[in-house]
Amino acid sequence: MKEEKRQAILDAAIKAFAKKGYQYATIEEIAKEAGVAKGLVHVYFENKLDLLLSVILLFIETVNQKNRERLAGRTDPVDRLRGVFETFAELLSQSQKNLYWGHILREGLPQSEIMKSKRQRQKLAQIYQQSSLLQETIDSIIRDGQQKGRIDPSLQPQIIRQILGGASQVMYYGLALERHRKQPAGYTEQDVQRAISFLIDKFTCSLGGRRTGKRYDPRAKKG
Amino acid sequence: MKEEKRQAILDAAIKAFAKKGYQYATIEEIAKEAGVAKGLVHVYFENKLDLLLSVILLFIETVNQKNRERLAGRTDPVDRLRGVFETFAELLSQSQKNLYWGHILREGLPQSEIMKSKRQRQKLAQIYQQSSLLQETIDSIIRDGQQKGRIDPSLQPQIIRQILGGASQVMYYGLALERHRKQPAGYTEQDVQRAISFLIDKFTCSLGGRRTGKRYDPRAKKG
Amino acid sequence: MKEEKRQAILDAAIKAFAKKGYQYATIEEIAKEAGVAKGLVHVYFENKLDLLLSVILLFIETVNQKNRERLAGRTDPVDRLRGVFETFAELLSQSQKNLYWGHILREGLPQSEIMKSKRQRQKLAQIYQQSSLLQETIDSIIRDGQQKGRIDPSLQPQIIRQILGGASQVMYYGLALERHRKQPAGYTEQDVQRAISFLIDKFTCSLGGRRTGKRYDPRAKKG
Amino acid sequence: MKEEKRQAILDAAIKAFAKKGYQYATIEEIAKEAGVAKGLVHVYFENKLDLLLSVILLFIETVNQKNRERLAGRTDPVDRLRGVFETFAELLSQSQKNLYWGHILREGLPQSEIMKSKRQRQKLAQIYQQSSLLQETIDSIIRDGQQKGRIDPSLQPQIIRQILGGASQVMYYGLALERHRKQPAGYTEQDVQRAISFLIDKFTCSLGGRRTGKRYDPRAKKG
DNA sequence: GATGAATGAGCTTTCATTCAT
DNA sequence: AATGAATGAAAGCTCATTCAT
Repeated sequence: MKEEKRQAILDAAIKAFAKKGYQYATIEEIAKEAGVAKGLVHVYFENKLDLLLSVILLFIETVNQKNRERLAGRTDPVDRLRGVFETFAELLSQSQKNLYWGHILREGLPQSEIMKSKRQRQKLAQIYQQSSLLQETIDSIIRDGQQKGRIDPSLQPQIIRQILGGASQVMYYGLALERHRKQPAGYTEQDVQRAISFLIDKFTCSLGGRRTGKRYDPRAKKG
Repeated sequence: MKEEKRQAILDAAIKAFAKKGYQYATIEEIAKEAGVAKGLVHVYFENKLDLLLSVILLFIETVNQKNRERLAGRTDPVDRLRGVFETFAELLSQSQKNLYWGHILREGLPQSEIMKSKRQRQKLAQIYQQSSLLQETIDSIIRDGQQKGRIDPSLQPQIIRQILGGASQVMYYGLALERHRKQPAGYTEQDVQRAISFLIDKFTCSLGGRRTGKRYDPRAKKG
Repeated sequence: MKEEKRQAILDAAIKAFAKKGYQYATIEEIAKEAGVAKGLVHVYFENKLDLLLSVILLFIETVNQKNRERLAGRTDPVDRLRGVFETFAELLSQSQKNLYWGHILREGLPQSEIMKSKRQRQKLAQIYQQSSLLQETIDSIIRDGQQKGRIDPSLQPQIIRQILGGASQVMYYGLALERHRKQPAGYTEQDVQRAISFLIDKFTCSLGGRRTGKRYDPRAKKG
Repeated sequence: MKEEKRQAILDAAIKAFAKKGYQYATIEEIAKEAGVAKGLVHVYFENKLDLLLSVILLFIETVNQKNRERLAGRTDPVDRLRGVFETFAELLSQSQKNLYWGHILREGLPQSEIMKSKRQRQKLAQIYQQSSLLQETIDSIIRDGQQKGRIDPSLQPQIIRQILGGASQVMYYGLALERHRKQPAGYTEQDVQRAISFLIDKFTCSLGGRRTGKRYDPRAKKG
């Protein structure tokens, strides 16, 4: 019972934050959407910001968890890279609700100075930790792929990660806008998955040969 | 004098919206940053939302204007496509200030139901019009390139636009975070430009041959 | 508890609007007078204007209700006409608070263009409806009295209504000023009641004879 | 030239105060209506309140001046009493503008605590002085008439003044509403003048006999 | 655990007033 | 004398948060 209410509030918060943006979403409407009294929100969550942090943390933890499961048996770097984006696709396609997440993540976190309590700063640290984990998961796959000659070595791993991540994010965001604000995207979920697959192909080297093009130099001085 | 103050307010708003997000920025701090009194903000801008819309509109109009100039003499579709992203690069590199724009655009517009006045809805309509113009500029270049066999026909123009746009957006956003919130991006502006160039290459067909791969069918039913 | 606070706010608003005028009264002082926090005013009333409309509506509804009760058993038009002004006298004499009402009604409604919300326009419509009801109650009594030869037919009903209403309003207003701003009126509540009674006498025809003086012609063209 | 601008501002203020109420009328719209710059209003008038006081003072002074002229040759109290209300009728009928005055006077003065400067308190004192003069003019006519057996002695002079004044005020206010807010009054200016005349008749005693009815006792204790 | 009435800090916005020109 | 850009106090209003029940 207790856990159900907490989950209902969290779900309602995801929806509200996505639809109106964090600041314009009100505790009152979240409570109403969740079917509980206003005061109960503050029983389960320290404050409104805690609710936002919880929503974001839940998403990244879920992604990391699903990635662990999915990548478990895979060894080929390209195969593993596909796996990561399959996780995104699966999560975001699973339900209307999950598509909201893209919206919320896009808005980003408020400045960390706002965090007043210790518990809050801890939760923020967890988010950064899980984010780094996700980034490092992807970057290490790419790095490994480049070393093994499976992935194009001419771009830095973090750049490739941003390209793949940014492209998916924007495409899924377009789909979310289509559903929540009736702005036609001009493409479907299948188109998005095909596009990601296409992009990964472009970064992939045929199994046989080793690319010889100019390679980015990881030891070069960073700007 | 008059125009200077208006510009100072606009600049301060760009900075504040980027740093804190639209919702968290207050009129008071925008005024302070601009070095004017709180009330003057409302002399030049109807209200806070008007300020946001003005910032966004100014950016897209600037982009479209610069595109018109840059694309004037170019005929090759790939050349023209590069031109569009050179415009982004030029704008966002020009000054610290411009990088803020990426931040603001990323946050997106608040729900249009908030728009109360007629003037506000008109400004929003202008934004949509300029956005459509930008989208159509890019899409038509890609469409043209696909017809002329210069650009890979296996993805829809709007998908290619989202990939290129999303990737740039996210990469520039990373740079902005690095400067404004001290979160290391791990790459430089030159890396971003190189990456975009690399991506466009991937969508380009060599001048000689015509690709024969499976083509997306523009007549197929859209989801 | 809930209803008590609402009533306390309403009472405080009546007092504040009467003492300072609607425009000068502030939500803060109304809240302080009611012994509640500023925010609670907005829990029970949409906004300041809603508070004014609620005060006015309550008064007219009370008048109409009391009239219904008082006029129930009366048939003679003059008797009924006296009844209406007895209602005013009773209400305004009942308590210090009620005398405020005269003050507020005198100030009148602000321009209706100010009404933003639907709820507000509905409340305004209710006020007009109840006002019309009160006017029509009086006018029909006078019209009936004129037909039955009990009331002087040489003035239009609406003119007689304005004379009796205007005279009472101004006299009671004088009393209110005496109490709230220490401006001596020079007469008492009893004087007012005697004066109204005197006036009604002047409009009354003796039961025996029928007046033969010139009559206003209801069919004549109105300016 | 100087005096013309001052008058234009005053006229614009009368219109604005009447249409929107003192607080909701803005200096900006008054200036625009007068065809001058915002700053000039404060050259001719100390502040907004000074503008209101000036408008009110001008009206009462005008009334008193016109009364002096009109009553100069009249000796019969009833004739003199009619004269006073002819002055009102003349003034308010003269122009659309003058009808606004009724609106403004009805709203009344703000609490005197608001008056900050000495000049302001002086102007307020002038208003009270002119008001008293007007009241005393009327009261003394009635008192004289009662002593001479020309006016019904059963009501106090101040009560009769309130009745006549209140009735006119409300009737003219009804006409103003008809013109400015399109609320039908149901009567014309001629009806109002006829009604006042009718009322004065009712308070008049035939020249021949002396009324013998109960008389109010001016020595009785006031409430 | 659950409620929702009550609080009050903090925001946007208005506009009388000032003052450099 | 006349302007209108600039100021900032003061108001209405919102809503996260608290707490008695």
